[in-house]
Amino acid sequence: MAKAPPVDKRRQILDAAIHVFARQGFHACRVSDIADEAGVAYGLVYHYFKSKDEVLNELFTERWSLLLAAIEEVDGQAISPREKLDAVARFIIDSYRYDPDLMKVIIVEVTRAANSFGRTHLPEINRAYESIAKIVSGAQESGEFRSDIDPLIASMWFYGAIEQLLSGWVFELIPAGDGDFDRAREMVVETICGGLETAPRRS
Amino acid sequence: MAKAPPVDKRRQILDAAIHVFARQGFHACRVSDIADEAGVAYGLVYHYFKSKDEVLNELFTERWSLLLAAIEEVDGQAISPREKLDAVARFIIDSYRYDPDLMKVIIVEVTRAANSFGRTHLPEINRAYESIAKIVSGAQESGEFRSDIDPLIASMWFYGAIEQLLSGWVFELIPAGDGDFDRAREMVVETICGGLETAPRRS
Amino acid sequence: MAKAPPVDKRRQILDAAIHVFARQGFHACRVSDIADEAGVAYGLVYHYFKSKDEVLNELFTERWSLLLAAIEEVDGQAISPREKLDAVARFIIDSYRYDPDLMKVIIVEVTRAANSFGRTHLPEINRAYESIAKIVSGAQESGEFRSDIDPLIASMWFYGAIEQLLSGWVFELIPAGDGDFDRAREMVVETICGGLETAPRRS
Amino acid sequence: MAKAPPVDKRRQILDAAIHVFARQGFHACRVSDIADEAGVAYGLVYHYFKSKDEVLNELFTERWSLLLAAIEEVDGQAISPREKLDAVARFIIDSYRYDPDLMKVIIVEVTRAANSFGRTHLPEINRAYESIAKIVSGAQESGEFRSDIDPLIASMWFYGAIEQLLSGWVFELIPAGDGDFDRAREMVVETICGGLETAPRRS
DNA sequence: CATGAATGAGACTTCATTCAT
DNA sequence: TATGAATGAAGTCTCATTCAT
Repeated sequence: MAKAPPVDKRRQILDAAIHVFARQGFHACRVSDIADEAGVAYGLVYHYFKSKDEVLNELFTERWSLLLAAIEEVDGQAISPREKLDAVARFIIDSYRYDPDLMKVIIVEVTRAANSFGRTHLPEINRAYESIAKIVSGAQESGEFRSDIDPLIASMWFYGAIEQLLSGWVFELIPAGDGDFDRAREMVVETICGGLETAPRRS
Repeated sequence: MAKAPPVDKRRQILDAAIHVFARQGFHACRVSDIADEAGVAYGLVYHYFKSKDEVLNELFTERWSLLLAAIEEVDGQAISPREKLDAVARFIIDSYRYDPDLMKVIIVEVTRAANSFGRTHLPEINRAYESIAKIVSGAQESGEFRSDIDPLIASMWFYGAIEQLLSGWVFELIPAGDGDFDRAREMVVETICGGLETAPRRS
Repeated sequence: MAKAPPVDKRRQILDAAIHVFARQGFHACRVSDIADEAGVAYGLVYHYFKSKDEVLNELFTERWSLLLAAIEEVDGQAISPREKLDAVARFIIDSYRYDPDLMKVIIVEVTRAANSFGRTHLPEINRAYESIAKIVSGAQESGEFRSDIDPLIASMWFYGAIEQLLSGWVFELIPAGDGDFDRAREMVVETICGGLETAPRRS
Repeated sequence: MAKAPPVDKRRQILDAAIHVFARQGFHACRVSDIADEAGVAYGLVYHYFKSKDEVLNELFTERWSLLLAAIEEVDGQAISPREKLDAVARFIIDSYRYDPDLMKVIIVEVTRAANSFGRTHLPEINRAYESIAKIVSGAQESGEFRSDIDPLIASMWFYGAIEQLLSGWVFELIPAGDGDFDRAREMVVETICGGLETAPRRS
């Protein structure tokens, strides 16, 4: 007899949580909503996670560490600062395209939830700012970016601009058609780098 | 005997709410915390406001309408787009300098709380984006800003960059000394406008 | 119009708790059982008490402090050791006659619940032992009681014997008719003092 | 290869339960705590026992039947009542010396837990009282003990006094050094018998 | 206006027990 | 035998809101 298909209930719960958190918000949803969505018993959530909070923490950490790794990997490549920032923007935007609900949860419930999870994960969030700032300061040292702008603040604008884009898509304030993602990325990179680069780009 | 000085209890409650919301967050605080801070019985909160939500709504609306008015007033002035945006940034940043707790509450609990109050006040928030976008599209029509960038998106970046600054100050990620506010404002205007303006500014 | 009769809801809840704890036991009853018995809303229990535990603590402390005061008062009187112990026994047994449920709760749920509330209230429980021990050691110094028995241990036996009586009544292992209480008291005092006194009392 | 030494998992679980119950209390511990202490999966507890309750029942019955047998065996011997009671006290106290945790569990969780297991095992507990009472009434019939004290009540005091001693040791209210056990036994027998015997003991 | 006692729905969490492997 | 994933009933506690005074 064939073995029963292996189902990772833990994964099932995490995936269900993504959708429930995205739909109802972390505070407004009940643990039973997650269990129902996952098709498992109430208590199983607590078998795998210590609390409702931990489910969200796990979701955030899982994804955010990928982002951190991606930024650092990009910074290691031998490409121009503008290309680096473009790659970072692409990674974030692609994350959203690939799993909009997850990114919505991360942004809405963690990154922008400054009084709750945002505070908890401030160090990790900060690390992303700093990694991007490292790209900027590298570019300043090489003379490609102007030096009179604080790299950390520039980094926060850059990330903030992308987050703003994602928020716009999430709440359907701006169009999210097929070409819109690439166009938006080009725009944000163009505008921010345009403001940061030393030499005029347009004749 | 002289009458006791008239105290506006309603105002007292609103002011207390600002500090309590800023300190503990809207969800984490209780109505009685607000009343305690205001030095009144918590039943009185319900005399002046229909619900806890309404207290925050009032706080937001009160302040946000000032912002909307300010942006529109600025746009009516006969100054350059860059000066307009600078004035808008100045107004927001000054609001923070004048009452950091109130701005913290508005940003953290409303503007960025996309699943709760942010959704409720989306129209008003959106109106600010649109008013700023109007400045941008005006500049595009007059040829001062490049036309290949969507005004609404540019507006969201601009506002988002300022919000990011405020967040940075709120969470002490970036310095908030005396000169920092002005310098930051100049930087954000310089950078964003630098990316938006048509002609190279630096020889 | 006549004023509504003043009802002390806090007292009502405590009294209800006595009966519910006595009937079902502390662990086996729910807070809602107490509220139902008291005829008040669920939440009112938490208006007056921080937790279910605190209800029992209050019940215990309230009564136990009376016991402590009584023992100390008795020790101050100018009567024989035997009369002192008799008075202590009488106080405890009368407490049971006056409110058997309360004494049942105190004994079953606190005094003998060594792994939970007993441990919490160990200091107070101990203080009763020590106060009784003081009577014993006083009698030893005056030569009325033999000196080769540790006063604290003697005190624990004395109290233990009475507690055993109460347990017997609570669980209907021994008869609890009208004269039984006095007879039992006489017996316990007679037996314990008989074992403690120096001179043979019977010719 | 030699076979692994046969381990009686059932025994292992029982022994683990003794320590866990003693340390945390029956209610405060989880089945998994027992399993962890025993080094087995907690499903196995349910292989050997119908429920958590049954583990404690087993522990109690196992030991209590030894006590019952011992009392009855003692009563059959041709020795004085005082010697009989001394032997009973010795058996109980030795049980404590041999396995303090087990006796702690039996006393705290069963014998004194009047609203839970105490009620369940009331018949067996009672039987011990009655067996001791038989020693007392025998002594009354032979004229060695005074007849004006109810044998059952005397028995309860006797047992209660010893239980009180054990409680004192368990909670470190009284010293538990090497000689303390024997001295305490002598004291309790001396005192109780002193109170029960007909003839004055000291000239 | 002002108070705070009173209400009660609803959330999270625990954990004994079952059961498929 | 042995495992531990899976179940779900049940309980405590919170707190926004109402209301009598």
